Amino acid sequence: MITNPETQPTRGTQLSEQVARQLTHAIHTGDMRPGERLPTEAALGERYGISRSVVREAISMLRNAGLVTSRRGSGSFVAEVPTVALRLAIPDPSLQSVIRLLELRRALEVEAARLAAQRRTPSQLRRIRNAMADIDEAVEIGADGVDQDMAFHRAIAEASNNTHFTAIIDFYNRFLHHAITVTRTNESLRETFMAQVIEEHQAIVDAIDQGDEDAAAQAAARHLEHAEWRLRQAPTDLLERLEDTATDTPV
Amino acid sequence: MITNPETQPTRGTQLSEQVARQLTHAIHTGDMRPGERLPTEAALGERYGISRSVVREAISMLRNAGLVTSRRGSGSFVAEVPTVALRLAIPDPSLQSVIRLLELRRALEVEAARLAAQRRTPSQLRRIRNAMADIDEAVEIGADGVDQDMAFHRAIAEASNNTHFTAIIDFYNRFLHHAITVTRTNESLRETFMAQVIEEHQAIVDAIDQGDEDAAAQAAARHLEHAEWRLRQAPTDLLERLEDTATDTPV
DNA sequence: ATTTATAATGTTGTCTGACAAATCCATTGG
DNA sequence: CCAATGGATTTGTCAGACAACATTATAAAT
Repeated sequence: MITNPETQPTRGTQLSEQVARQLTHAIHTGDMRPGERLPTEAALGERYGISRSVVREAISMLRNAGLVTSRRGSGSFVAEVPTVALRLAIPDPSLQSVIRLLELRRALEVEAARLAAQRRTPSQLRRIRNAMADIDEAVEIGADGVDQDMAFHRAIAEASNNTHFTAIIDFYNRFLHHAITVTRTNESLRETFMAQVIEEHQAIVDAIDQGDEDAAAQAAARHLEHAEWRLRQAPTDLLERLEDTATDTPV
Repeated sequence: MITNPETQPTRGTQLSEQVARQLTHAIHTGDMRPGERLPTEAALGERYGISRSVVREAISMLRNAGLVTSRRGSGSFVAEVPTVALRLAIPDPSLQSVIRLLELRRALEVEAARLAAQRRTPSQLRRIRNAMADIDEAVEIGADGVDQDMAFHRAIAEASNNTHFTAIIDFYNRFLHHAITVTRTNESLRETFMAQVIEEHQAIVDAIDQGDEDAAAQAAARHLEHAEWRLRQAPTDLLERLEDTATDTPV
């Protein structure tokens, strides 16, 4: 029932999608500021010449994308920290997929280590050191130390002082947890592996400590190259078990 | 109007959200398999004892989460490749934020160039070359060539044959568009800048062509370092215009 | 009998109108 | 000045209808 050609949404297949795009654009460009209230559903319907159903569907998309929040009786508001949803395929747990994730991890963590060497604050450096000590502690009492390992790498990402790195690394860590566990629970190779890992970690931390960005990046790159090698060394039966425990990861 | 206590959705504030959770669970547990058709909206409304509006809103959530796709006249289907949504904060358009994005870009594109040098297929290499030619063409007719530039970098990411890279690069490209445009529309520096850019691009492509992964990574790193430098060289009035559109909301 | 056109049916997208539930606001009363 | 209360506003849900498109069954033609 498009009655207002002036503000008619741009062509597209789905009406609600067109409206959602327009509103999204208004938020992205700062035309509507965080915390600000959106026009009422009725008003938006009037403006675009569409029914309230379509407006609701459009707002539902924005809500789902984390751009707005709605409060019954009050209205819909631009989120205080607007987010966009980056839709990514769920990695299947095959060895191939895990290696693709390691490639991404290498890209991010090498650069994160470089930035950390440049910018880490004293307290961030302290936290990195503590995380490294936690790994040793966990290994000594017989645990696999995977959680501590991930916390260590996260501490480095935090020291990069660039939230993009931490956000993406957090996201992918969920899918890597199991893979790392596999390489650690390999009894025969465990001791030599752990010794390698600890030494590689130490090299990264030293470089960050000294503010040597190239050395930090190089140490991180070496660590992740070796991580891939260690994963490939894991016996085939363990890798198959990797396939069995498919993602029970929630959205 | 919950009439069927047997299948009553679990407790929660929003009816549609409860239904969405149930359906999501059914998909995750493999109760509904990829490609399978969901029950019709009317049937779902019947099953849960809710109106079609609520069912539609619930399905809208799943659609937005990438779990299902809907075809008018046909039905809604479980997506072939289920996705998860990574929600990231929207970068504000300040110079500082743009530089943070460039840092992320550097991390990804350096590694993407390395992988592309290892794995690019002949057709992928051809596409990269075409994209590079498109930039020249656009510049010659007086356009800024920003879109073509981004397409060029995307072609390289594709040649890495790792979908994680393309997905993330696509995501942040949206926010870099304006910043790149600023550095390009600077009349006084434009010619020298474009000459630099073209030369840097050529170096990347040559390395990828020859399969020299280290050279490709190095060329990409240099390109992005220079990109940051060029951005900083942009006259202050242009940069301020970049800052002006920023949210000055205190958070 | 096979293929092609046509009709019937089913499904999602959109419109309209109504009411419930929660919130907001202004007036009133102390 | 403050609190309570009532009305107005706004989102959430319900209900029914039609439009647009897809699928399937039926009929027609060669």
